[in-house]
Amino acid sequence: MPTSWDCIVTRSDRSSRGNRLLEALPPETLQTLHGYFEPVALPLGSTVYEAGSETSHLYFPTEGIISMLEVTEDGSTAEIAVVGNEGVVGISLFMGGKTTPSRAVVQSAGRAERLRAQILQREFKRGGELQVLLLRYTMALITQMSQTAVCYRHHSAEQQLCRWLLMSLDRLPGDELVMTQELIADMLGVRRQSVTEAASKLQAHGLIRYARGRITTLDRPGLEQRACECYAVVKKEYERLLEVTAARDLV
Amino acid sequence: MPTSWDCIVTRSDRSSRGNRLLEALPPETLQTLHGYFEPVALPLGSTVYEAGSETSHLYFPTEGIISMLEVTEDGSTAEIAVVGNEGVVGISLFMGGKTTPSRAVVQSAGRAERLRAQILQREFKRGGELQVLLLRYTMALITQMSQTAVCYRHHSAEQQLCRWLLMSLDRLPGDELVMTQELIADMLGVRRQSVTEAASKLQAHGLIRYARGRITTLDRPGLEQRACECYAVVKKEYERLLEVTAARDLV
DNA sequence: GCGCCCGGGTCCGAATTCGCACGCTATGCC
DNA sequence: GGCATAGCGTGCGAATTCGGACCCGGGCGC
Repeated sequence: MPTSWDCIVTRSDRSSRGNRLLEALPPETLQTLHGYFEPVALPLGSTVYEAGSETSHLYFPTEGIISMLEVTEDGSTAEIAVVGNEGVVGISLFMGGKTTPSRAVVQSAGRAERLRAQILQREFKRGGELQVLLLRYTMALITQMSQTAVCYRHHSAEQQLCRWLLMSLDRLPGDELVMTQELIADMLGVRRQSVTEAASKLQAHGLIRYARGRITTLDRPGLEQRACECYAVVKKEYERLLEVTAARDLV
Repeated sequence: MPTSWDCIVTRSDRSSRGNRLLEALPPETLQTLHGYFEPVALPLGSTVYEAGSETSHLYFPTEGIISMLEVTEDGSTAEIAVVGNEGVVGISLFMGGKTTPSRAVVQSAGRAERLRAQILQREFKRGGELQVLLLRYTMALITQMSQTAVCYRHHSAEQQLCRWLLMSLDRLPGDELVMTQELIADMLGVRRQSVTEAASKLQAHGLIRYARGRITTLDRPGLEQRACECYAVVKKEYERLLEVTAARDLV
């Protein structure tokens, strides 16, 4: 049986960046889960969870981004939350209810450590640090969803694009993201042309540069200024709720 | 010490309708909380929680409706969830984080049983039925918020008004609700004129009748038909998640 | 009985977004 | 090297919503 330190070293070797939620756990807790993690790839565009389907695993991203999408009857979509290596996908597996009516899609390729629901549930029910951490994370997620809702109601497509870019950049290394305008449109629930228009304006102002599915950030502070307050509100709440733990450096 | 049955009888005497979340608890659990409940009035328009403020109590409505509102920098509002006697306000007190960035306002006058956070936390941490129930309820709330977000993105003001009316009616006795169009506009995050326009159309079609802040439902199935799917999706999910318990008769 | 004010109806132009369609171009594949 | 296609630009008209303003009518308080 390896020591918990060995465990951490092993995990660190496996991916350049770890999952901050897991890293925030006390070593003893992590130890009880050790051996049950299963590294998986998150290929771009793949579906982690289909809406309403039962799933058996939770996904702790270590790299890349997973989007939680809500789909309407007529096929329109809207992103209600994003999850990077600061979080976990599959909260219904410890919250109860087993399924969620939303879809989880890989928005930016990466990897995740996945864990069988039963394993996590067993530890969750013991009521220790893991439970506290996951519930706080869920609260942060709720904040993100709420803020997204008002944002959809009151802010312009350009403001929302800025917010979305910033949220994505926070969860990726570097200042570039690979994403076509069409996919961004699906995330924001608008037409591709609206994204094109907003993006051209940002490019004209020297905030970003893009070409054929690659977007490069040139002026981050400028983006933050053009974004609605929703970005800052959510980020601040993530820091507040997870500051002592995983999100300390979610800057 | 009264028996648990006494306890229930006492509580039933106090309000014509109880809180279904509490009623779904096993008598032993309710017994441990007995004596800590405090009946409070929910006067129309009063604020239960201010956004971002710390609070010490959870509110289990027995009558009336509480709206969770998100407020933007410029003062615009949008309702992200409603809570009636099937739920509880103040989930951050057991989820962790203490405060929420949303505001809770009494949308329809009524009453609630309130409980000090510490009392509930103590029982919550024991990990029994109470915890399971509250977490499932939180999942249902998340569904409502997610669906509200897409609804804001993709559905018309009229569809949203129908959805809102139906959700309110589900949480009230009778077929009438006291609410000015201006307040409905605040809830839906639209202008008063948009509500007026949609409401006149509904009235012209004989679905509702209204005058000076009183709205009467004349044709409920008609409203359901005109509403977007969001109403049904959320309701179904509430039933699924809470069916064995409180929401059995949330019809 | 009088006047105030709340709740609601209506008209206006402007802005935004929508849906659709067509055109351009660089990348990648054969 | 040629060609298909993904990614983006652009130009419509239509629909919706916005913001502001003004009006009316009925209930309430004085």
